[in-house]
Amino acid sequence: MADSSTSSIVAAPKQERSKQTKEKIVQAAIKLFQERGYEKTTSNEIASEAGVSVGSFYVYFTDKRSLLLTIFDRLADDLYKVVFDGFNAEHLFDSELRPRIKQAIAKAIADKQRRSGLHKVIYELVLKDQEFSARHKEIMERSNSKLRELISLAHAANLTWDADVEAAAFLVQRVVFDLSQDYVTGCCEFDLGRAIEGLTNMIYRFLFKPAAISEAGSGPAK
Amino acid sequence: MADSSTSSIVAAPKQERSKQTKEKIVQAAIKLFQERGYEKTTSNEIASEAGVSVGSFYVYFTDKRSLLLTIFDRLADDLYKVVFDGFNAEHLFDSELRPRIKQAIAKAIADKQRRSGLHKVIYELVLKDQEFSARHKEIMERSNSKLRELISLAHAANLTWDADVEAAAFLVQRVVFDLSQDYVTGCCEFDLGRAIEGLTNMIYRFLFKPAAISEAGSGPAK
Amino acid sequence: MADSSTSSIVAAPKQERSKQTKEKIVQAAIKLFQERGYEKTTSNEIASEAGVSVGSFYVYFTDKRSLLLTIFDRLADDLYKVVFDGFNAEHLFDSELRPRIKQAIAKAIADKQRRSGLHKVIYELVLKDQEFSARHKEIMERSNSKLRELISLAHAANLTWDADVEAAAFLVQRVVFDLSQDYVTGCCEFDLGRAIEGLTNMIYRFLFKPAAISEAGSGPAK
Amino acid sequence: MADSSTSSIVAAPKQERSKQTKEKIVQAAIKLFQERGYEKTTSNEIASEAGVSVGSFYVYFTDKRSLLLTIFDRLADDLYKVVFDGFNAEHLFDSELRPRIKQAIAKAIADKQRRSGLHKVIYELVLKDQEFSARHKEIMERSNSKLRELISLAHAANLTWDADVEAAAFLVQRVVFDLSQDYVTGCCEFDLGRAIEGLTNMIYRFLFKPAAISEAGSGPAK
DNA sequence: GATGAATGAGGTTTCATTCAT
DNA sequence: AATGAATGAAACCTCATTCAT
Repeated sequence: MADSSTSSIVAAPKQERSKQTKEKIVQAAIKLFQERGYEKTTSNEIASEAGVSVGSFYVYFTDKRSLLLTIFDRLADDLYKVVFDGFNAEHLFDSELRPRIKQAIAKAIADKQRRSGLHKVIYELVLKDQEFSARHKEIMERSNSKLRELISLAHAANLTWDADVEAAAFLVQRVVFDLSQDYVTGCCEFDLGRAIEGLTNMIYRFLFKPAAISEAGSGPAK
Repeated sequence: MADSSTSSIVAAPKQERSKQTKEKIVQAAIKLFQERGYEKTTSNEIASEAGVSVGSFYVYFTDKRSLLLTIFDRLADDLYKVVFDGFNAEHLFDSELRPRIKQAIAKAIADKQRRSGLHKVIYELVLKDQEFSARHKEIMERSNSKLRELISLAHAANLTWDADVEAAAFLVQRVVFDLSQDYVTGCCEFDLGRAIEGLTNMIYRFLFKPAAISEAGSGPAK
Repeated sequence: MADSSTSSIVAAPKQERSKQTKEKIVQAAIKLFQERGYEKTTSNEIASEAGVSVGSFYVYFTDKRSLLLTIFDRLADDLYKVVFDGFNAEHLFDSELRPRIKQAIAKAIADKQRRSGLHKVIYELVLKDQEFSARHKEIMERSNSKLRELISLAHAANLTWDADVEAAAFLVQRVVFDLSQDYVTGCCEFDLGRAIEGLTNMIYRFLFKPAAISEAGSGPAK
Repeated sequence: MADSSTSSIVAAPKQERSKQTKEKIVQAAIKLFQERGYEKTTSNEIASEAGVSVGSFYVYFTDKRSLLLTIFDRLADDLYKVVFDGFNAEHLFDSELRPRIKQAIAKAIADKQRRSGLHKVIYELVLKDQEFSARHKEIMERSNSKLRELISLAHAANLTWDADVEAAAFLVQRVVFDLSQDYVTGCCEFDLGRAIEGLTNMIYRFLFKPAAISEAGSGPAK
C-alpha cells in the first residue's frame, strides 16, 4: 500500500544514495504541491526544489502523477495510524468511551489539517483520475472494515441501536472523513471545538442506545 | 397603430438571439464538463459543441472559468429549491417529521447524482480556485442559515437535545452535503437506500430528544 | 491631401448627419489612439467611444488604417499651417529674422507636443506601413519645397554660405522635424527652451554668413 | 595534472551548446525582424528559422520583446563603438578636425543603414513600449555624455561659440542620430553625400567660432 | 444608413517528457 | 545514475471584419 507501483514499476532503488534522492524529490513535491497545488507545480520545479535534475526525476517516477500517488499512500497510512492507534476494541467497554471517540475525531481532523494543502491536491485528483479514485476507495474500505469490526463488537454487546451495522460503519466513517475534508478545503469557518463536540454527539447518539448512555456525563466538555 | 401586437415580436430580436447563443454555450459546456471534466474540455470544443465560434464564446464569457461559475450558481439555486421546497417550518410539528427529513436527504442526494459529473467538476474547482471556494461558502451559508432557523424553532419547542443550535445546523448541513458529494464522486458504492435510512437516523437521533421520538416508527423502512 | 482616399473610396458623405457621424468617429479615434496607441485600440472601442456601432465604423472607413490615414492628413495640414503661416519670404529681409526663425521652430515643436500621442502613433505606422511612409514623404516634400524656396531667395540675396541650397533646405527641415519628433516620443528630457535656443543658433549659423549676422544680437536669450 | 589542457574543453559543454542555441535564435530573429518587422514576425517563425523548437525560444527569452531588447543592446553597443572609436579628445586639436567630424557622421549613418531594418523595428518599439523607451534614453545619454565631454574640452580651449555646452552636446547628438534614423526609415531620398557634407557644415559652424575655422578648406569634398 | 452578433484564423505561451552526453 | 537542453503538441484568447436584420 505504501508503494505507488500500481501503474508502473520504475527501478527499485537499492542503493542508499538512490533512496535519499527519491526522498528529496518526495519532500520537494510535498512542499510545492501544498503551496501551489498539483497543476501549478511543474516537474522542473520539483526537481529544482529537490536539488536534482529533471532527468533524475524521471528516473525515480514515471510521471508527476505517480509521484503524487506515492505521497497519497504515505498520507493514508499515517492518517490510519493516527486515528486507530488511539482507538481499539478494548476502548469500547471503557468508561471513557465518549472521550475516546471525541479524541479520535479530533485527531483525524487535526492530522488532515496539518497537511491540508496536500489533502486538497490529492482530493482534486481523486475527483478526476480513475486510479486516484480507486486508491481512495481502497483506503476508505480499510478504515471502514476496521469500524465495522468495532461496531459489530458493540452491537454484539447490545450497546447499539441499529441492526444495520454496515450502514452504521459506513456512515460514521464518511461523516468523520468528510468533515475533516471540509476543514481541509478551507470551505468552512465554523469553530472547530464546537464542531468536534457536536460530531461526537451525533455519532454517539446515532450508535449507542440511550439506555447505555448517560447523557449527563456526555454534556459539552466546557 | 394598427400593428401594436407585432411590436413585442420586433422589440428585442437581438437580445433574444444573444440569450439563445449564451444558452447554447451553457448547455454544451454542461454536457462536455460532465463527460470529460473541466481541464479536459477546451473552449474550442465547447464552442464547437454549441455550434458557435470560439469568438462567440469569448463574447459571452471571459473564460472557461467564468462559464463554470455561471453553471455553479444555477446548480446551487436548483439544489436549494429542490431540498427546501419540500421542507418548511410547519413540517417540524408534523407527525410525519421523520419521513420528511428522510425525503429531504433523499432529494438532496438524488438531485446531485442527476448532475454528478457537473458537481464533481465544480468541486474540483472549489478545491483550487479562490473564487469558487468563496462562492461555495456563500452557498453553504445560505442553506446553513435556513437550517439554523428550523432547528431554532424545534429547540424553542423543546424538541431537541443540544444547546448549541449553530453547531447542530452546521453539522446537519455538512453531513448531508458531504454524503451527497460522496455519491457524486463515485467513491462509494454502499447501497444508497440503507445509507439514506442510516443518515436519517443519525440526524434524527442527534437532534431530537428520545422522549420526543418513537423509535418504533423509525425502524428500517423495508 | 486631406482625404484618405488613396487606397479606397468609401461613400462620400453627402448628408450633414453623415458628416457628423464620421467626425464623431474621427474624434473618438484621436482620443483613443493618443491614449493607448494604434494596435491597442480596437475598432469596437472606437465605435463605442464614438457612440455608434461597429457597422457604422465600416461604412465610413474601410478599416482602422484608413481612419488613421485621414487623421494623418489633417495633422499634417495643421502643422504646415502653424509653421509657415508665421514665416514668409518677406520675413527673410526683416531685421527680426532670427526671432522669427526661433518662433517657427518653437511653434513646430509645440504643435507636435500638443498631439504627441497621435504623432507617436502615426510615426509608428510610417515605420512599418508603405502607404504611411509614402504619405510622410509627400508631407516632408511639401515643407521642404517651401524651405527651398525661402533659402533660394536668401541665397540670391547673398545672405547664405552654401552653394547647395537643396541640401540646406533638406537639413534644416529634417533637423526641426526630428527634434520635434524627439520631444514627441518622450525620449528626451532636455530643457525645451535651451534646446530651441540652441537649434536656432545651429540653423542660423549654418545658413547665414557671419558677415550677415551680428552674433552680438543672437546670444542666449537669458 | 598531466591533462590540465583537456579540462577547459570538458569544462562547459552544456553552457557552450546553450550559447550556440541562443545565438542561433538571435541571428534568426535579426534576419526576420529586418525582413518583416516586429509584429509580423512570430515566435514560431523565429524558432523555425533558427532551426530550434518554440520551446527553446521560450527557454532563452521570456518573449519576443525580450529578444528584441537583447538585440537592441548589442546594436547600441556596436554603434557607439563605431562612432567613438574614431573620434577622441585628441582629434579636437588635430588639423584634420573637420574631416574627422565628417567621418564620424558618415560612420554613424552607414552603420545604421547596414542594419536599417533592425533600427526601424527597434524604433517602432521605442515609440510604444515603456521599457524600450527607457533603454533608448540610457543609450542616448551615454553618447550624449561623451559628446559633452568633448565639447567641454573644445570650449575650454576657446574654440567654440556657445556658453551652453550641454545644449550643444544634446543638439549635435540628436541631429546626427535623427538624420541617420531618417535614412533608416527610408523616408528620405536625398543624396547621402550632400547630406553628410551639409550636416558636417551645420555642426561645424554651430560649434566652432569662425576665427578658428578656415571655411576655405571646408568646401564640398568632391 | 445603421446595427451588433457572430466569425475564425492565427498568435502567444506552457510544460511534461525525452535523450544525447 | 545523472544531467539539463531541447522538444512540440496543444491550450488559450484576440480582434478586424462581415452580414443578416
